[in-house]
Amino acid sequence: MIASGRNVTAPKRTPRPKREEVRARLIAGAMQAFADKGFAGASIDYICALAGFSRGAFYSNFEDKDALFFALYDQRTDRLYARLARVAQMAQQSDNPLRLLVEQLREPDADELRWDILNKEFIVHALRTPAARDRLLASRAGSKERLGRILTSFRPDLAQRPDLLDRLCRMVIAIHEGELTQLGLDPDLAKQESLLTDMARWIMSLP
Amino acid sequence: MIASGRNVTAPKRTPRPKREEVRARLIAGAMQAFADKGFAGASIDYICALAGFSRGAFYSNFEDKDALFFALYDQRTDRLYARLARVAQMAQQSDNPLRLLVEQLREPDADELRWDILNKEFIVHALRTPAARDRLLASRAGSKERLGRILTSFRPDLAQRPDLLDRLCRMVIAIHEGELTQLGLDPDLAKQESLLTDMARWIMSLP
DNA sequence: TGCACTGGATACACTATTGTATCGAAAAAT
DNA sequence: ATTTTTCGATACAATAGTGTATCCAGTGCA
Repeated sequence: MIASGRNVTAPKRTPRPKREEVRARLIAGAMQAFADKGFAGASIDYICALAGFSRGAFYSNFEDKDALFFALYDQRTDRLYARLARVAQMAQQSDNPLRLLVEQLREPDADELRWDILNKEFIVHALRTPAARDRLLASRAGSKERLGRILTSFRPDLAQRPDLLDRLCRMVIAIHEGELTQLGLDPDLAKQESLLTDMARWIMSLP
Repeated sequence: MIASGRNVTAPKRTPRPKREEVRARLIAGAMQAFADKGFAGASIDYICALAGFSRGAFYSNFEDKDALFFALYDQRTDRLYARLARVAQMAQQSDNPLRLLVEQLREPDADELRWDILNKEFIVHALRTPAARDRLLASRAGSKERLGRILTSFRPDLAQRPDLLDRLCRMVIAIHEGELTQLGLDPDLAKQESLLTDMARWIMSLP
């Protein structure tokens, strides 16, 4: 509500944010909002308030809350894929790739824990929404395949045992997600070594 | 809306349900409602409709939705405890207690999967609500302890290694919950052997 | 400089949800 | 048999949330 005078050299008073930035900030707001209150509990108003925009901006960028939900999920999934790819790259060169993998996957910082809440929110949403379920399933299948490649990269014999490999991947994913649950509920556990290190030892010692 | 005639021997037309039954049916309705729509997504009206009661009955039995939430959780937790106790009892007598444990824990029927959705809903709720978090944590600590007793019952040497035992329990719980997630998302996996059987083999082969 | 367009802000109508106050029928007590 | 208590049903008021229509400030192009 500041009166707008003319100002030749000063920067623009209200530089309208780029469309991409609006979307990005809305997605960031949604991440916090969903983590705080859950999908149904986070009103569009609340999301917009966190992002610093009005509902008009929201409806101009997204069809509805579901669309924002998926945009958020896709963004995080892409980041996770990128991270996995980086880890795989490094693991190829490391002399202890397994340890590296575990260390990379273990990032129990605030953002990671908040994302884990959101991930569970997605899973629950997908468990009751067929369309979301298919989408999540495909995404997770991709993750599992990438993980499988990483595992075979330092235990090449697993390539000849696809069933075993599949089960190992499922176990790693289960333990990872389960440990995040436990970490979220009891932050003290962060002091301990990751459960995945035991899992890693076990994988390497498999006959 | 049937005209009420006099009927000497017929049972009462409108026998008011006992308080306990009202509570039980409301809890059952809540279980389905929360599984269907999530905690925030399930309105009190919806829950009452599923239970066959009005909102008046609800407010006469519970403080608010949170109270119903906890009542439901306590009920299921008690059942789980009872089941674990039964399994422990049987395991003592069986010659292959580990296998038995796994088979008992694996009940991927519709009710179990629906409960798993709800369990995740609880976890997410607890991750953002300190009071709920404490309550859930205490409950899970109890479960873990019971599981630990079961494990030591057929690997007594674990009693001398409490740290290892604790980690094993955490892994079993993580794998169990993680596998339920995977089963919910991809029902085909139910055909496969439980991941816990591998885990069980590993535990028995520990040095 | 002017003009059309993009897109975020605001206002509005409509619905859903919540909690409470009140009512009345069944149970229980005397 | 009559009174009292209990408790589910209904009505109501207040609030919150949704989606759409409209408005208007910036932006880019001529």
